[in-house]
Amino acid sequence: MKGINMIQLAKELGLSVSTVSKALGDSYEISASTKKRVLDLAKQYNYKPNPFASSLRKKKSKQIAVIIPDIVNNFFALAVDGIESVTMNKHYDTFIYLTHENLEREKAVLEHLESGLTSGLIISVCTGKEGYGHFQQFYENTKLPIVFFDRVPDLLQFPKVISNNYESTFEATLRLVKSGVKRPVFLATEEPLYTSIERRRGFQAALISQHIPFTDDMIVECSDDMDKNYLIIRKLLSNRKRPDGIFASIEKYAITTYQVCKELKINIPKDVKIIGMTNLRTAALLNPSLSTLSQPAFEMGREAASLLIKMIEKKSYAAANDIIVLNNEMTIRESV
Amino acid sequence: MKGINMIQLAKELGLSVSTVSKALGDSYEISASTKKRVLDLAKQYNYKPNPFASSLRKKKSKQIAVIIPDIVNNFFALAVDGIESVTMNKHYDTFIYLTHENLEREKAVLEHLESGLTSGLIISVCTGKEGYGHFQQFYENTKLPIVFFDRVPDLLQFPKVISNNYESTFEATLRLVKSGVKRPVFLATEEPLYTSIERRRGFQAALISQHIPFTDDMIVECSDDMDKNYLIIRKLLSNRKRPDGIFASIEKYAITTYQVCKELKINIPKDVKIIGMTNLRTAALLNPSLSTLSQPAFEMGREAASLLIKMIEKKSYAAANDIIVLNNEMTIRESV
DNA sequence: TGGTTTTACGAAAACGTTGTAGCGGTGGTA
DNA sequence: TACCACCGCTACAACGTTTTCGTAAAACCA
Repeated sequence: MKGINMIQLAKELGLSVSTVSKALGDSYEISASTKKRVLDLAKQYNYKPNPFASSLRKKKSKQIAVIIPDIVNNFFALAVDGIESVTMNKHYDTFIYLTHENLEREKAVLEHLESGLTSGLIISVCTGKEGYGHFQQFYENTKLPIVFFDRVPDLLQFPKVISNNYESTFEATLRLVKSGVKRPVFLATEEPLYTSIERRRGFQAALISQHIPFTDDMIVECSDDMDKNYLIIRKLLSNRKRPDGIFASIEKYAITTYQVCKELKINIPKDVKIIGMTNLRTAALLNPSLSTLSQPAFEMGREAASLLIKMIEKKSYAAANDIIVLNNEMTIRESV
Repeated sequence: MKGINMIQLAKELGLSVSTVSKALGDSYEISASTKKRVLDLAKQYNYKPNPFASSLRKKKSKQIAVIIPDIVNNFFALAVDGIESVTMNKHYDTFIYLTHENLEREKAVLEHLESGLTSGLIISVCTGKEGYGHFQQFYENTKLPIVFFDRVPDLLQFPKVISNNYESTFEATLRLVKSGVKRPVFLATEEPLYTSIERRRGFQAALISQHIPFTDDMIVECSDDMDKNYLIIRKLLSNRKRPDGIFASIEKYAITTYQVCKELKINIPKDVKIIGMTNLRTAALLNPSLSTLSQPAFEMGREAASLLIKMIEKKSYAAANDIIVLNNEMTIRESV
């Protein structure tokens, strides 16, 4: 009995297919007694509606896509967790696509999804200089709702879920300076994502507020490539005039910095103080324990998914300009 | 021009819908010139076949489901990464479902997937005493291919991808003993998963091989609940006769052990030596650096996905008894 | 009683594909 | 010349739903 369908149900009940369909959909047109008969038999046969037929006919599905750069990263893992907690509840199915910071891959995924496979998208963009035309293009072609989170495109008018990068980086930098740092350095991503631009701004503003003259060499651009990255940071810390304070704007930079310090026998926090932007659960167990600015990743995922589903279900919902801002949390540990 | 379809394409080309369908499917029945005309127009209009119609008609989809207990865990994150690397290549779409060690949720997901939404499943089971009847049930109802990985059900005849838990735990335990451990303890999961049973076996066998008498209190059952877990480990290490060697059979137990040692000022590795089963990238940066037994998570995901797709595409492929075993990797650091 | 409304259901047409069966026309073979 | 194979294409019937429209019968109202 591999998959019974409505037609067979209808036949056995002596009803028409439309009646069965309506009964299962709990339509007002159907009497309570008939509904019960239908539901009972459906349950008895373990009837499951065919999602393809349903989606085809209704021209929409209960499926969404999540497009992120990486999953082996606590931040994104937590965000996916948050997203899934919502979609599960609302009985949506969640596709996952990983771009690995590859713009071509990101474009390919979007292109693929123009088929209408999903009813909405949750995206954290990958780094890249080429702008965000493909998102605009996708939207024009499909008119499907999109919610961006964390790494959001700065220009496009789409709903977004972000965290208070500017303010929290400001505070973190302040904290570094107040604990004695004279030559702070901001480890930045190669490609200027909006997210990191905000963090840079916060960094600079904090310096200015403390009357520390900002110079260009206080921003060090790192690389997505772990090896290159290592060299960059190693060079930075080998320098005679090396920084005495580091703000690592993403997780892996903090980790690499720790590695390099360990190798060069640079003492944290005596020689250099560090605050890292990360959701690492092991931050407290590092040697020394790492001070962190952590993002509310789970909540960001949750908010993004809630918003998306709202947009999907209420066509009227004009959320194009919605920006939800959540707060990062600073935890000062031994590294400062 | 929101989604052109075959009918419109056919009309514009002066061809029948079937011809267009076959041309797009690169059927031998269609002449090269016609194919070209069709492909060109399809590209020009950015035609995307409707996946629902296609799946409905063909009675199969290019969609698979991944069901795992957790994503905020380096092992599973890496595994998903591996899976996605394959599905992306083969142009499959990947659904993700998180059970959070909740058996009811696991059952609900399976029940949901009986609709035939996906063409196959990749599963790592959640802990639970109730056995694995629901998987058997699912299979009987749908006959869909399933591949289990890492946490596999011990009895069921399904293809599996695992790592050499017995052998590698044997070696790790041996290493502990050889470095002077007299009273080793194995931190075990609450529910006896096959995976952890194998690890226990390896642990015991290693002790026996070294003529260390095995006693029941050498296995300490931890909890999935972080708080309870903390108490259990704290109690263990507060004991006058506390162990001088610990094998943490899963990631979070190792982390909690570190926390507790830090609090109780127990010196690692002098007072207690530790090896943890984990894929933590920060293991080397912990204080002291953690010796690990790490699983080839990415590769396991990759193997599982490859196997599943093979099963989906070649109906003949009788892989029911396939078991792929990959090797764990031991890295000894300061904690031993 | 005649008329209108409401209730509960059914017939049939979508939704966009794919696969089977069939059909003219051409070329080759006996 | 008759027969057959084959090429390149078309018609049409699925696949399993949902939704619109229609309609008997029952209920209501004056």
